[in-house]
Amino acid sequence: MTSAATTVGSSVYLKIKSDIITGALQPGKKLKLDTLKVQYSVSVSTLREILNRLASDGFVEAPEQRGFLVRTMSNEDLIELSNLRVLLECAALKASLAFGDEEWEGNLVSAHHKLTMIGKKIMDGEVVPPERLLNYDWEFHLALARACNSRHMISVFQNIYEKYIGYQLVLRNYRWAKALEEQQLIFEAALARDSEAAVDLLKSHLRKSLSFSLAAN
Amino acid sequence: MTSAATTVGSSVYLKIKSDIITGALQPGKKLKLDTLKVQYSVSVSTLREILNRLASDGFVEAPEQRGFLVRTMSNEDLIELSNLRVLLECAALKASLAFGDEEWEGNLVSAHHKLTMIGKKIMDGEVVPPERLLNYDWEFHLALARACNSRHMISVFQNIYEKYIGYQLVLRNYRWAKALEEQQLIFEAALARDSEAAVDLLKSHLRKSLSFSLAAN
DNA sequence: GATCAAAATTTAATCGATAAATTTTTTTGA
DNA sequence: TCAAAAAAATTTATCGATTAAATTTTGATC
Repeated sequence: MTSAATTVGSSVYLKIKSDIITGALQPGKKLKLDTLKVQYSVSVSTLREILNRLASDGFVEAPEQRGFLVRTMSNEDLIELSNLRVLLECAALKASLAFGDEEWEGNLVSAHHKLTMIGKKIMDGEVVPPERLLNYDWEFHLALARACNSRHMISVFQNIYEKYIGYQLVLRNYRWAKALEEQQLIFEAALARDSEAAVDLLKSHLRKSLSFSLAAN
Repeated sequence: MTSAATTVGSSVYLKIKSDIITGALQPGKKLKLDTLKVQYSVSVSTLREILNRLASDGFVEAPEQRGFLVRTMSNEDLIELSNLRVLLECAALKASLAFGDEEWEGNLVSAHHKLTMIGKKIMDGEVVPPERLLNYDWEFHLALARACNSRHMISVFQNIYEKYIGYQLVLRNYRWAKALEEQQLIFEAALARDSEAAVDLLKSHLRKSLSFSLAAN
């Protein structure tokens, strides 16, 4: 989900964005320039560039003349984001199944393997940071969508996914065991190129994930 | 499409964004800070905040360590954006037809009326700036989608729409007469709450619009 | 005349300072 | 005691300057 960055600006951008997604910076929290400046060792100007980017991304709210704050998320937001995920991911998956080549399948198998591995580790009682699990979750869902042949689609999808997942990380309550079972089924249907089944399974997976989050609240 | 702004930053943001969409700032053009600073009467810092926002919005490219340039658009991009419009707008329209109340219908009738009016003016040979026509086009499409009950959906849709329409403005070649006829049919089906017909007509409208733009290139 | 390296120039990234606005506190008058 | 107004303090928005990186030009060498 993250990548190397060469400038101060983009590395701190990734850090703050990650801190928002993981909940280290809590929803609604005022992002005072003087405080953050010290916290992230960066000047106000650079900080403001970063916060403006995050505002455009939808991770930060920026009411005119009164600075920045971490965006809050209602249940309504979560439902909307989930619906968008269903719409985008199902369309992308369908396209992937139609266009995907060996390269795509290879990447999907790899992503699925890593997800399964970390699932086993958790099952065995090993302590794994939730960010790691969710990162593999992201890689798996991206792998499914990847061959849709649309950069714009992937880009919108990633933004929606990140917002959605942030909410879950804040809740600190993810139904990983059930989720992994469902993802296993999606994986199998995808490899079998059974488009209808794969899409239905994905849809159901996303809907259950939403219900769980809403109930856990 | 635009709204009042109180700070220097957000008014210049709207101006530059509009200049990109209308093609006043041409695709691929290098956005040199010293030049723009003078052109828009604003300091480098504020300018950089603006360009960072536009980069996140996808209107500007920002390769690390080498400034900013107006994003270029290939036919491939146009196809992708059109496909996303179909996906998002059709889903939103369907939801609107299910949920929309009198308020929604009133707004839709108003938007349709304005679109028809300006169409007649053009038909009568009156000279109308293309931005005006396209602004009414936007209001009409927004009016269709508006009652989908999803701010996130509308926000994504608007971003995609703006990118798509920018391409058309650069082409300076819009098939307004045919488009208006199609929009009339969509409008009628929407008011009749004929979901299937309305969605089909919208889809066909968007596909024809794409074909035209690709052919005109 | 072409190629590479070094110097000069241009351009971008980062910084700290000032001006403008907002928020908080204090004061004043009913 | 409370509310409104004024003053102080905090915070944001904007600016110009400095530093660092990339690009272009120059000049030496083959």
